[in-house]
Amino acid sequence: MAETAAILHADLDAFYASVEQLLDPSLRGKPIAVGGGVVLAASYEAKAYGVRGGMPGRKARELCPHLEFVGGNFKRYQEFGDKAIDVVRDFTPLIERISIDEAFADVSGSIHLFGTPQEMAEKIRARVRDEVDLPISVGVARTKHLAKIGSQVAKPDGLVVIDPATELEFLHDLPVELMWGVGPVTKERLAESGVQTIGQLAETPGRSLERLLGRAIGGRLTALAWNHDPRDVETHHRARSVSAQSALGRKPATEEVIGPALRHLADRVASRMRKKNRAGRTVTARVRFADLRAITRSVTLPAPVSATVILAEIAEDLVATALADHPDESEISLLAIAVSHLEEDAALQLELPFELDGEERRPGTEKGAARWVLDRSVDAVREKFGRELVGYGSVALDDRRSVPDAFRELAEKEL
DNA sequence: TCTGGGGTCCTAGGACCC
DNA sequence: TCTGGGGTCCTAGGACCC
Repeated sequence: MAETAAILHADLDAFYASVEQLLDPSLRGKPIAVGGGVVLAASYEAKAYGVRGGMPGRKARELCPHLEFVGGNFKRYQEFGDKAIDVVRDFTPLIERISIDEAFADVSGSIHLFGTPQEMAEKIRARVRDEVDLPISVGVARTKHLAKIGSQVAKPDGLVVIDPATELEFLHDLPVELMWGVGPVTKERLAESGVQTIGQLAETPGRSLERLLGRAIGGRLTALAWNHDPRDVETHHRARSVSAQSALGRKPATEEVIGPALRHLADRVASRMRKKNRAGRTVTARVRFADLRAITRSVTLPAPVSATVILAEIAEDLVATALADHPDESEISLLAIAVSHLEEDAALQLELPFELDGEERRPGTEKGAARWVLDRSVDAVREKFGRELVGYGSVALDDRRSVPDAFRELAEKEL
């Protein structure tokens, strides 16, 4: 019998909300939302009212007047997510963790040990239910893309196994927005061409799809619509960028607002890089204005950086450039710093001086080296005594919009 | 009545090189 | 006799994902 790949996609249901209902039995069966200003997760009881993740809290309350906002057990989310994924790991080491609550597994090589993919999926669901006490949905198919669609269709708390013999029949009846890579904009563009199902997309000539959506996306969607998904389960890949952002509400675009916020963001990004001995050559700053339009300014340096103060200074220059290009904007609502072009060895940054905006900076000089050494010693003290003890001025990001660091860490990817 | 935070990938235009 | 062609890198913006 021919070897057919068996990919499994496991996805915890309404994850943060389910953990809250697990921790507090009085919340079970009730519409709840994790978050505040914005809904991070909604229980199925809340989803029945139309409440969705990413929705403003105010709107969620309008849709569901009895909605209860809870949350804050961020450490527990990480713990339960890990426990559930570890159950999957018992069936194969070939695991690709997508996020805190979701993973792909290639179980092709585990069949002789644990039975058919369907039996493995059933065991996984039962064990997560028994041992972690959380609902998890699983999709099983020949490719990652189809397995993921399977788990979406299976929700809540279900299992969908897609037989390779009938996979296109299954796929082609489904709406295009279930495909990976089709969001609101692409969905709308397709709808304008009369394409609503994956089957209709499959029958659309590749050429017109590429004209409509661009070369890469058009080509990829055609392939996925025929279930040609070349992607393997990747057990570990390195991050290509590191970033941090902070929503500010509505603040005047002044040095008193911008300076401290950028130093705080630079500290988050740079200390994460140093922890993993990485540094990056491209620094990007993002400014969002009061009306939510956002712009970015970036610079690529001749040598990588990971020193907090240097990163902060570069970001301040970039934000100044961005604001100078928009002199009519007097209020900002978000600042962000990203570093990309990541390289392996942070010590590299000591080697070269470089210029920015005609003004020379010298990370390679004694001053640059001193900053790097200072950062390293701050890192070491924090390692020992905790992050709060040594701060680059712990910034008053006291806004209700600002989110606890413990939550931020849930979203961080391995560098 | 304006929505958090951390990521990936793609596109288009321009600079620069051969 | 107004102009070829390919490649790489950088910048800015945008769509999308969890």
